[in-house]
Amino acid sequence: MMHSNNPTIISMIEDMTDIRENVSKYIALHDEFEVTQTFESIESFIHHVDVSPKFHCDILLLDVGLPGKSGIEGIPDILTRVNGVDIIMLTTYEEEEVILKSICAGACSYISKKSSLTQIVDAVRIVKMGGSYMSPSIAREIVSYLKVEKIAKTPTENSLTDRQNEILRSLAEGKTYKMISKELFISVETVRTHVKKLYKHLQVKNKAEAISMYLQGKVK
Amino acid sequence: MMHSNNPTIISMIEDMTDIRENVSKYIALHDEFEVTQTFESIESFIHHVDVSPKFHCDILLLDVGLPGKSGIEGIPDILTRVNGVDIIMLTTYEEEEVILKSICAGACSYISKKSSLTQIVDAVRIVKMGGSYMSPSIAREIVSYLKVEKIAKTPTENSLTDRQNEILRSLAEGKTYKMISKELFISVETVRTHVKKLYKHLQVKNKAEAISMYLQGKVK
DNA sequence: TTTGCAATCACCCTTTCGGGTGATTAGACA
DNA sequence: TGTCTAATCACCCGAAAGGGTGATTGCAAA
Repeated sequence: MMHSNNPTIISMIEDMTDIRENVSKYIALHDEFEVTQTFESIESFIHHVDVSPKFHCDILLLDVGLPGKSGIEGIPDILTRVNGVDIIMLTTYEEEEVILKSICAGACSYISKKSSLTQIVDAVRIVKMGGSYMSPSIAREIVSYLKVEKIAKTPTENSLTDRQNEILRSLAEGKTYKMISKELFISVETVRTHVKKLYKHLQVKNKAEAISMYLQGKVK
Repeated sequence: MMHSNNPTIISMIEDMTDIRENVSKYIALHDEFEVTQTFESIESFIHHVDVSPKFHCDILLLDVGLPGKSGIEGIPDILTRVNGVDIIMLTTYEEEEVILKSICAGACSYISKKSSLTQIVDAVRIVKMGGSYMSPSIAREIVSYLKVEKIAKTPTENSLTDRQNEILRSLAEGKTYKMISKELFISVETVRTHVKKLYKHLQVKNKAEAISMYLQGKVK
Protein backbone atom coordinates (compact mmCIF):
# COMPACT_ATOMS: atom_id res chain seq x y z
CA MET A 1 0.00 0.00 0.00
CA MET A 2 2.67 2.43 1.03
CA HIS A 3 5.63 0.63 -0.46
CA SER A 4 5.92 -1.47 -3.57
CA ASN A 5 7.67 -4.50 -2.03
CA ASN A 6 6.25 -5.07 1.42
CA PRO A 7 8.31 -3.22 3.98
CA THR A 8 9.22 -5.09 7.15
CA ILE A 9 6.85 -4.01 9.91
CA ILE A 10 8.74 -2.95 13.01
CA SER A 11 7.31 -2.26 16.44
CA MET A 12 8.98 -1.30 19.70
CA ILE A 13 8.48 -1.42 23.45
CA GLU A 14 10.75 0.99 25.31
CA ASP A 15 9.98 3.21 28.27
CA MET A 16 12.63 5.87 27.63
CA THR A 17 10.90 8.37 25.38
CA ASP A 18 14.01 9.76 23.72
CA ILE A 19 15.38 6.35 22.79
CA ARG A 20 11.98 5.17 21.63
CA GLU A 21 11.53 8.14 19.34
CA ASN A 22 15.08 8.45 18.07
CA VAL A 23 15.44 4.81 17.19
CA SER A 24 11.98 4.42 15.69
CA LYS A 25 12.31 7.56 13.62
CA TYR A 26 15.71 6.57 12.34
CA ILE A 27 14.53 3.12 11.36
CA ALA A 28 11.51 4.65 9.65
CA LEU A 29 13.83 6.64 7.41
CA HIS A 30 14.58 3.44 5.56
CA ASP A 31 12.10 2.41 2.88
CA GLU A 32 12.59 -1.26 3.65
CA PHE A 33 11.14 -0.74 7.14
CA GLU A 34 7.86 0.58 8.44
CA VAL A 35 7.52 1.45 12.12
CA THR A 36 3.81 1.19 12.86
CA GLN A 37 3.51 1.78 16.55
CA THR A 38 5.65 1.99 19.67
CA PHE A 39 4.75 1.27 23.29
CA GLU A 40 6.17 2.07 26.69
CA SER A 41 5.32 -1.14 28.52
CA ILE A 42 4.50 -4.80 28.03
CA GLU A 43 1.07 -4.15 29.48
CA SER A 44 0.17 -1.42 26.99
CA PHE A 45 1.49 -3.53 24.12
CA ILE A 46 -0.48 -6.61 25.21
CA HIS A 47 -3.61 -4.55 25.67
CA HIS A 48 -3.30 -3.04 22.25
CA VAL A 49 -2.76 -6.43 20.61
CA ASP A 50 -5.72 -7.92 22.44
CA VAL A 51 -8.10 -5.21 21.27
CA SER A 52 -6.65 -5.08 17.74
CA PRO A 53 -7.01 -8.57 16.23
CA LYS A 54 -5.41 -7.40 13.01
CA PHE A 55 -2.25 -6.17 14.70
CA HIS A 56 0.92 -7.55 13.26
CA CYS A 57 4.62 -6.84 13.24
CA ASP A 58 7.55 -8.73 11.80
CA ILE A 59 10.20 -7.53 14.21
CA LEU A 60 9.75 -6.18 17.71
CA LEU A 61 12.44 -4.20 19.48
CA LEU A 62 11.98 -4.97 23.16
CA ASP A 63 13.64 -3.23 26.07
CA VAL A 64 14.91 -5.55 28.79
CA GLY A 65 14.56 -3.11 31.70
CA LEU A 66 10.95 -2.14 31.50
CA PRO A 67 8.96 -0.85 34.50
CA GLY A 68 6.24 -3.28 35.52
CA LYS A 69 6.57 -6.60 33.71
CA SER A 70 10.14 -6.91 32.40
CA GLY A 71 10.98 -7.52 28.79
CA ILE A 72 12.02 -11.09 29.46
CA GLU A 73 8.86 -11.88 31.39
CA GLY A 74 6.84 -10.42 28.56
CA ILE A 75 8.34 -12.56 25.82
CA PRO A 76 6.02 -15.56 26.24
CA ASP A 77 2.95 -13.31 26.19
CA ILE A 78 4.18 -11.58 23.06
CA LEU A 79 5.05 -14.79 21.23
CA THR A 80 1.66 -16.34 21.86
CA ARG A 81 -0.11 -13.23 20.59
CA VAL A 82 1.96 -12.06 17.63
CA ASN A 83 2.47 -14.87 15.20
CA GLY A 84 5.90 -15.21 13.69
CA VAL A 85 7.35 -12.11 15.30
CA ASP A 86 11.12 -11.89 15.74
CA ILE A 87 12.10 -10.22 18.97
CA ILE A 88 15.29 -8.15 19.27
CA MET A 89 16.16 -7.28 22.85
CA LEU A 90 17.42 -3.78 23.64
CA THR A 91 19.93 -3.85 26.46
CA THR A 92 21.62 -1.09 28.39
CA TYR A 93 24.70 -3.13 29.16
CA GLU A 94 25.72 -6.40 27.61
CA GLU A 95 24.42 -8.33 30.59
CA GLU A 96 25.24 -11.88 29.63
CA GLU A 97 22.84 -13.65 31.92
CA VAL A 98 19.94 -11.47 30.91
CA ILE A 99 20.62 -12.01 27.25
CA LEU A 100 20.88 -15.76 27.71
CA LYS A 101 17.55 -15.79 29.51
CA SER A 102 15.98 -13.68 26.79
CA ILE A 103 17.15 -16.04 24.11
CA CYS A 104 15.93 -19.08 25.99
CA ALA A 105 12.62 -17.33 26.47
CA GLY A 106 12.32 -16.88 22.72
CA ALA A 107 14.08 -13.69 21.67
CA CYS A 108 16.14 -14.15 18.55
CA SER A 109 18.71 -11.39 18.94
CA TYR A 110 19.73 -8.37 21.00
CA ILE A 111 21.48 -5.05 20.55
CA SER A 112 22.95 -2.59 23.00
CA LYS A 113 21.25 0.80 23.25
CA LYS A 114 24.72 2.26 23.15
CA SER A 115 25.17 1.03 19.62
CA SER A 116 25.01 3.58 16.87
CA LEU A 117 21.77 3.95 14.98
CA THR A 118 23.38 2.44 11.91
CA GLN A 119 24.43 -0.57 13.96
CA ILE A 120 20.90 -0.99 15.22
CA VAL A 121 19.59 -0.91 11.68
CA ASP A 122 22.23 -3.44 10.71
CA ALA A 123 21.03 -5.75 13.48
CA VAL A 124 17.44 -5.37 12.32
CA ARG A 125 18.52 -6.14 8.79
CA ILE A 126 20.32 -9.28 9.89
CA VAL A 127 17.19 -10.48 11.68
CA LYS A 128 15.08 -9.58 8.66
CA MET A 129 17.35 -11.80 6.57
CA GLY A 130 16.78 -14.65 8.99
CA GLY A 131 19.99 -14.27 10.94
CA SER A 132 20.82 -13.24 14.45
CA TYR A 133 23.19 -10.52 15.62
CA MET A 134 25.53 -11.79 18.30
CA SER A 135 28.71 -10.39 19.82
CA PRO A 136 31.69 -12.72 20.35
CA SER A 137 31.34 -12.69 24.14
CA ILE A 138 27.65 -13.54 24.10
CA ALA A 139 28.25 -16.15 21.42
CA ARG A 140 30.78 -17.76 23.71
CA GLU A 141 28.38 -17.59 26.63
CA ILE A 142 25.78 -19.45 24.64
CA VAL A 143 28.26 -22.00 23.38
CA SER A 144 29.33 -22.74 26.95
CA TYR A 145 25.72 -23.08 27.95
CA LEU A 146 25.09 -25.69 25.27
CA LYS A 147 28.25 -27.51 26.29
CA VAL A 148 27.27 -27.77 29.94
CA GLU A 149 23.81 -28.87 28.95
CA LYS A 150 24.95 -31.75 26.82
CA ILE A 151 28.26 -33.01 28.04
CA ALA A 152 28.85 -32.92 31.79
CA LYS A 153 31.94 -35.08 31.45
CA THR A 154 32.84 -37.91 33.81
CA PRO A 155 30.81 -36.71 36.78
CA THR A 156 30.23 -40.14 38.22
CA GLU A 157 31.91 -42.08 35.41
CA ASN A 158 28.71 -43.24 33.77
CA SER A 159 30.27 -44.64 30.65
CA LEU A 160 28.66 -47.48 28.77
CA THR A 161 30.02 -49.71 26.04
CA ASP A 162 29.25 -48.83 22.42
CA ARG A 163 26.68 -51.57 22.24
CA GLN A 164 24.97 -50.49 25.41
CA ASN A 165 24.83 -46.92 24.18
CA GLU A 166 23.38 -48.04 20.89
CA ILE A 167 20.65 -49.92 22.70
CA LEU A 168 19.97 -47.13 25.17
CA ARG A 169 19.50 -44.74 22.27
CA SER A 170 16.97 -47.09 20.76
CA LEU A 171 15.14 -47.44 24.06
CA ALA A 172 14.84 -43.65 24.24
CA GLU A 173 13.25 -43.73 20.80
CA GLY A 174 10.52 -45.96 22.17
CA LYS A 175 11.62 -49.18 20.52
CA THR A 176 10.84 -52.52 22.12
CA TYR A 177 13.46 -55.20 22.69
CA LYS A 178 12.05 -57.11 19.75
CA MET A 179 12.42 -54.16 17.40
CA ILE A 180 15.94 -53.49 18.58
CA SER A 181 16.91 -57.14 18.17
CA LYS A 182 15.74 -57.07 14.56
CA GLU A 183 17.56 -53.84 13.78
CA LEU A 184 20.81 -55.07 15.27
CA PHE A 185 20.42 -58.63 13.98
CA ILE A 186 20.77 -60.15 17.43
CA SER A 187 18.50 -62.14 19.70
CA VAL A 188 15.95 -60.52 21.98
CA GLU A 189 17.72 -62.29 24.81
CA THR A 190 20.93 -60.52 23.95
CA VAL A 191 19.19 -57.18 23.94
CA ARG A 192 17.82 -58.04 27.36
CA THR A 193 21.29 -58.92 28.60
CA HIS A 194 22.67 -55.58 27.43
CA VAL A 195 19.78 -53.74 29.01
CA LYS A 196 20.23 -55.48 32.34
CA LYS A 197 23.92 -54.63 32.36
CA LEU A 198 23.47 -51.02 31.44
CA TYR A 199 20.84 -50.66 34.16
CA LYS A 200 23.39 -51.84 36.68
CA HIS A 201 26.03 -49.46 35.35
CA LEU A 202 23.64 -46.54 35.54
CA GLN A 203 22.22 -47.75 38.84
CA VAL A 204 18.65 -47.59 37.63
CA LYS A 205 15.96 -50.21 37.67
CA ASN A 206 13.81 -49.52 34.66
CA LYS A 207 13.58 -48.09 31.19
CA ALA A 208 12.13 -44.79 32.31
CA GLU A 209 15.01 -43.93 34.63
CA ALA A 210 17.59 -44.99 32.06
CA ILE A 211 15.98 -42.81 29.39
CA SER A 212 15.83 -39.88 31.77
CA MET A 213 19.53 -40.14 32.49
CA TYR A 214 20.29 -40.48 28.81
CA LEU A 215 18.20 -37.50 27.75
CA GLN A 216 19.57 -35.36 30.52
CA GLY A 217 23.05 -36.07 29.26
CA LYS A 218 24.10 -37.86 32.43
CA VAL A 219 25.33 -40.87 30.50
CA LYS A 220 28.80 -41.38 29.05
CA MET B 1 61.30 -18.90 26.19
CA MET B 2 60.71 -17.77 22.66
CA HIS B 3 58.45 -14.84 23.37
CA SER B 4 58.36 -12.44 26.23
CA ASN B 5 54.61 -12.63 27.01
CA ASN B 6 53.49 -16.23 26.54
CA PRO B 7 52.22 -16.73 23.01
CA THR B 8 48.98 -18.66 22.58
CA ILE B 9 49.79 -22.23 21.62
CA ILE B 10 47.91 -23.32 18.52
CA SER B 11 47.59 -26.82 17.13
CA MET B 12 45.69 -28.16 14.15
CA ILE B 13 44.14 -31.34 12.78
CA GLU B 14 43.50 -31.17 9.04
CA ASP B 15 44.01 -33.83 6.40
CA MET B 16 44.48 -31.50 3.42
CA THR B 17 48.19 -30.80 3.36
CA ASP B 18 48.02 -27.44 1.61
CA ILE B 19 45.40 -26.01 3.96
CA ARG B 20 47.20 -27.39 6.97
CA GLU B 21 50.49 -25.80 5.98
CA ASN B 22 49.17 -22.51 4.64
CA VAL B 23 46.99 -21.79 7.62
CA SER B 24 49.50 -22.90 10.23
CA LYS B 25 52.33 -20.97 8.63
CA TYR B 26 50.24 -17.83 8.33
CA ILE B 27 49.17 -18.02 11.97
CA ALA B 28 52.77 -18.60 13.00
CA LEU B 29 53.75 -15.32 11.38
CA HIS B 30 52.06 -13.56 14.31
CA ASP B 31 54.12 -13.19 17.44
CA GLU B 32 51.11 -13.64 19.66
CA PHE B 33 50.66 -17.20 18.37
CA GLU B 34 52.86 -20.26 18.31
CA VAL B 35 51.91 -23.23 16.19
CA THR B 36 53.59 -26.21 17.78
CA GLN B 37 52.44 -29.19 15.82
CA THR B 38 49.83 -30.16 13.24
CA PHE B 39 48.19 -33.51 12.58
CA GLU B 40 46.27 -35.15 9.77
CA SER B 41 43.83 -37.24 11.77
CA ILE B 42 42.16 -37.56 15.14
CA GLU B 43 43.94 -40.86 15.61
CA SER B 44 47.42 -39.43 15.10
CA PHE B 45 46.61 -36.50 17.37
CA ILE B 46 45.27 -38.74 20.14
CA HIS B 47 48.26 -41.04 19.83
CA HIS B 48 50.68 -38.14 20.09
CA VAL B 49 48.92 -36.73 23.14
CA ASP B 50 48.83 -40.12 24.83
CA VAL B 51 52.59 -40.64 24.43
CA SER B 52 53.46 -37.02 25.26
CA PRO B 53 52.13 -36.27 28.75
CA LYS B 54 53.43 -32.74 28.55
CA PHE B 55 51.55 -31.90 25.38
CA HIS B 56 49.42 -28.82 25.58
CA CYS B 57 47.71 -26.35 23.32
CA ASP B 58 45.39 -23.44 24.01
CA ILE B 59 43.49 -23.48 20.77
CA LEU B 60 42.98 -26.39 18.38
CA LEU B 61 41.84 -25.89 14.81
CA LEU B 62 39.88 -29.02 13.95
CA ASP B 63 38.67 -30.07 10.53
CA VAL B 64 35.12 -31.43 10.45
CA GLY B 65 35.56 -33.74 7.46
CA LEU B 66 38.44 -35.88 8.53
CA PRO B 67 39.06 -39.38 7.13
CA GLY B 68 38.60 -42.05 9.81
CA LYS B 69 37.09 -40.61 12.96
CA SER B 70 35.37 -37.32 12.09
CA GLY B 71 36.17 -34.06 13.79
CA ILE B 72 32.89 -34.06 15.71
CA GLU B 73 33.38 -37.62 16.92
CA GLY B 74 36.86 -36.71 18.04
CA ILE B 75 35.85 -33.74 20.19
CA PRO B 76 35.07 -35.71 23.36
CA ASP B 77 38.39 -37.56 23.13
CA ILE B 78 40.26 -34.31 22.67
CA LEU B 79 38.52 -32.51 25.52
CA THR B 80 39.23 -35.28 28.00
CA ARG B 81 42.92 -35.30 27.04
CA VAL B 82 43.84 -31.67 26.52
CA ASN B 83 42.84 -29.62 29.51
CA GLY B 84 41.28 -26.25 28.82
CA VAL B 85 41.67 -26.39 25.08
CA ASP B 86 39.36 -24.27 22.93
CA ILE B 87 38.34 -26.00 19.75
CA ILE B 88 37.66 -24.08 16.54
CA MET B 89 36.04 -26.18 13.85
CA LEU B 90 37.19 -25.80 10.25
CA THR B 91 34.32 -26.35 7.84
CA THR B 92 34.20 -26.57 4.08
CA TYR B 93 30.66 -25.27 3.87
CA GLU B 94 28.63 -23.59 6.55
CA GLU B 95 26.73 -26.78 7.28
CA GLU B 96 24.39 -25.68 10.02
CA GLU B 97 23.60 -29.09 11.44
CA VAL B 98 27.24 -30.06 11.60
CA ILE B 99 28.18 -26.85 13.35
CA LEU B 100 25.38 -27.22 15.85
CA LYS B 101 26.51 -30.75 16.63
CA SER B 102 30.10 -29.59 17.00
CA ILE B 103 29.11 -26.91 19.45
CA CYS B 104 26.98 -29.28 21.48
CA ALA B 105 29.90 -31.71 21.49
CA GLY B 106 32.11 -29.03 22.98
CA ALA B 107 33.64 -26.93 20.20
CA CYS B 108 33.57 -23.25 20.98
CA SER B 109 33.66 -21.75 17.51
CA TYR B 110 34.05 -22.52 13.85
CA ILE B 111 35.38 -20.90 10.70
CA SER B 112 34.96 -21.68 7.04
CA LYS B 113 38.07 -22.83 5.17
CA LYS B 114 37.02 -20.43 2.44
CA SER B 115 37.59 -17.50 4.76
CA SER B 116 40.64 -15.39 4.17
CA LEU B 117 43.71 -16.04 6.27
CA THR B 118 43.20 -12.74 8.05
CA GLN B 119 39.64 -13.74 8.92
CA ILE B 120 40.89 -17.02 10.33
CA VAL B 121 43.39 -15.18 12.47
CA ASP B 122 40.60 -12.83 13.59
CA ALA B 123 38.52 -15.81 14.65
CA VAL B 124 41.45 -17.26 16.57
CA ARG B 125 41.97 -13.91 18.25
CA ILE B 126 38.33 -13.73 19.27
CA VAL B 127 38.58 -17.16 20.84
CA LYS B 128 41.83 -16.21 22.53
CA MET B 129 40.02 -13.25 24.09
CA GLY B 130 37.36 -15.61 25.38
CA GLY B 131 34.78 -14.96 22.70
CA SER B 132 33.31 -17.04 19.93
CA TYR B 133 33.13 -16.25 16.25
CA MET B 134 29.66 -16.82 14.88
CA SER B 135 27.96 -15.85 11.61
CA PRO B 136 24.41 -14.42 11.75
CA SER B 137 22.86 -17.50 10.18
CA ILE B 138 24.52 -19.91 12.57
CA ALA B 139 23.73 -17.62 15.48
CA ARG B 140 20.09 -17.77 14.48
CA GLU B 141 20.26 -21.52 14.14
CA ILE B 142 21.53 -21.80 17.68
CA VAL B 143 19.00 -19.35 19.02
CA SER B 144 16.21 -21.41 17.45
CA TYR B 145 17.67 -24.53 18.96
CA LEU B 146 17.59 -23.01 22.43
CA LYS B 147 14.05 -21.84 21.87
CA VAL B 148 12.82 -25.28 20.82
CA GLU B 149 14.64 -26.83 23.73
CA LYS B 150 13.02 -24.64 26.30
CA ILE B 151 9.73 -23.41 25.00
CA ALA B 152 8.23 -25.33 22.13
CA LYS B 153 5.17 -23.14 21.98
CA THR B 154 1.93 -24.54 20.61
CA PRO B 155 3.53 -26.36 17.67
CA THR B 156 0.96 -29.12 17.50
CA GLU B 157 -0.90 -28.07 20.63
CA ASN B 158 0.59 -30.72 22.86
CA SER B 159 -1.06 -29.59 26.03
CA LEU B 160 -2.13 -32.08 28.63
CA THR B 161 -4.43 -31.69 31.58
CA ASP B 162 -2.90 -31.02 34.99
CA ARG B 163 -3.53 -34.58 36.05
CA GLN B 164 -1.95 -35.99 32.92
CA ASN B 165 1.09 -33.79 33.38
CA GLU B 166 1.41 -34.86 36.97
CA ILE B 167 1.38 -38.50 35.93
CA LEU B 168 3.74 -37.97 33.00
CA ARG B 169 6.22 -36.33 35.35
CA SER B 170 6.05 -39.36 37.63
CA LEU B 171 6.52 -41.72 34.69
CA ALA B 172 9.70 -39.83 33.75
CA GLU B 173 10.95 -40.38 37.28
CA GLY B 174 10.68 -44.10 36.73
CA LYS B 175 7.66 -44.72 38.91
CA THR B 176 5.31 -47.60 38.19
CA TYR B 177 1.56 -47.21 37.87
CA LYS B 178 1.20 -48.75 41.30
CA MET B 179 3.53 -46.24 42.92
CA ILE B 180 1.81 -43.35 41.20
CA SER B 181 -1.61 -44.58 42.27
CA LYS B 182 -0.50 -44.67 45.90
CA GLU B 183 1.02 -41.20 45.73
CA LEU B 184 -2.07 -39.69 44.20
CA PHE B 185 -4.53 -41.77 46.24
CA ILE B 186 -6.25 -43.12 43.17
CA SER B 187 -6.67 -46.57 41.65
CA VAL B 188 -4.07 -48.13 39.39
CA GLU B 189 -6.82 -48.39 36.82
CA THR B 190 -7.28 -44.64 36.91
CA VAL B 191 -3.59 -44.10 36.41
CA ARG B 192 -3.79 -46.44 33.43
CA THR B 193 -6.70 -44.47 32.03
CA HIS B 194 -4.78 -41.21 32.30
CA VAL B 195 -1.73 -42.76 30.70
CA LYS B 196 -3.74 -44.14 27.78
CA LYS B 197 -5.30 -40.74 27.16
CA LEU B 198 -2.07 -38.80 27.34
CA TYR B 199 -0.47 -41.27 24.92
CA LYS B 200 -3.21 -40.47 22.44
CA HIS B 201 -2.78 -36.73 22.94
CA LEU B 202 0.94 -36.97 22.40
CA GLN B 203 0.50 -39.49 19.61
CA VAL B 204 2.91 -41.95 21.14
CA LYS B 205 2.45 -45.59 21.95
CA ASN B 206 4.62 -46.25 24.97
CA LYS B 207 6.23 -44.83 28.08
CA ALA B 208 9.62 -44.34 26.43
CA GLU B 209 8.31 -42.06 23.70
CA ALA B 210 6.18 -40.09 26.13
CA ILE B 211 9.14 -39.54 28.45
CA SER B 212 11.32 -38.49 25.53
CA MET B 213 8.79 -35.87 24.48
CA TYR B 214 8.45 -34.68 28.03
CA LEU B 215 12.17 -34.37 28.68
CA GLN B 216 12.75 -32.65 25.37
CA GLY B 217 10.22 -30.02 26.35
CA LYS B 218 7.84 -30.92 23.57
CA VAL B 219 4.91 -31.29 25.93
CA LYS B 220 2.56 -28.72 27.37
C1' DT C 1 -30.71 -28.14 29.75
C1' DT C 2 -28.05 -30.95 27.05
C1' DT C 3 -23.65 -31.84 25.49
C1' DG C 4 -18.68 -32.40 26.38
C1' DC C 5 -15.04 -33.70 28.85
C1' DA C 6 -11.92 -34.60 32.98
C1' DA C 7 -11.48 -37.76 36.50
C1' DT C 8 -12.56 -41.79 38.55
C1' DC C 9 -12.81 -47.14 38.52
C1' DA C 10 -13.27 -52.13 36.60
C1' DC C 11 -12.35 -56.39 33.76
C1' DC C 12 -10.27 -58.89 29.85
C1' DC C 13 -6.26 -60.28 27.44
C1' DT C 14 -1.59 -60.03 25.23
C1' DT C 15 2.91 -58.23 25.06
C1' DT C 16 6.87 -56.39 27.21
C1' DC C 17 9.93 -55.92 31.12
C1' DG C 18 13.01 -57.06 34.71
C1' DG C 19 15.69 -60.31 37.64
C1' DG C 20 18.11 -64.49 38.18
C1' DT C 21 21.09 -68.18 36.55
C1' DG C 22 24.09 -70.07 33.32
C1' DA C 23 26.78 -70.86 28.86
C1' DT C 24 29.93 -69.84 24.71
C1' DT C 25 33.16 -67.20 21.96
C1' DA C 26 36.56 -63.88 20.80
C1' DG C 27 39.71 -60.42 21.88
C1' DA C 28 42.58 -57.81 25.32
C1' DC C 29 45.92 -57.81 28.72
C1' DA C 30 49.38 -59.35 31.86
C1' DT D 1 49.20 -69.04 29.19
C1' DG D 2 45.57 -67.94 32.12
C1' DT D 3 42.36 -64.19 33.26
C1' DC D 4 38.93 -60.74 32.19
C1' DT D 5 35.39 -58.73 29.84
C1' DA D 6 32.12 -57.61 25.86
C1' DA D 7 28.91 -59.70 23.23
C1' DT D 8 26.20 -63.35 22.21
C1' DC D 9 22.18 -66.60 23.45
C1' DA D 10 18.72 -69.45 26.48
C1' DC D 11 15.08 -70.53 30.00
C1' DC D 12 12.16 -69.50 34.09
C1' DC D 13 8.94 -66.62 36.33
C1' DG D 14 6.37 -62.87 38.09
C1' DA D 15 5.45 -57.99 37.57
C1' DA D 16 4.36 -54.11 34.66
C1' DA D 17 2.58 -52.14 30.67
C1' DG D 18 -0.66 -51.43 26.90
C1' DG D 19 -5.14 -51.86 24.30
C1' DG D 20 -10.06 -52.31 24.31
C1' DT D 21 -14.66 -51.71 26.20
C1' DG D 22 -17.69 -49.78 29.36
C1' DA D 23 -19.48 -47.11 33.45
C1' DT D 24 -20.25 -43.12 36.90
C1' DT D 25 -19.77 -38.43 38.64
C1' DG D 26 -19.44 -33.63 38.37
C1' DC D 27 -18.42 -29.37 36.29
C1' DA D 28 -18.56 -26.05 32.62
C1' DA D 29 -19.73 -24.32 28.31
C1' DA D 30 -23.07 -24.06 24.58
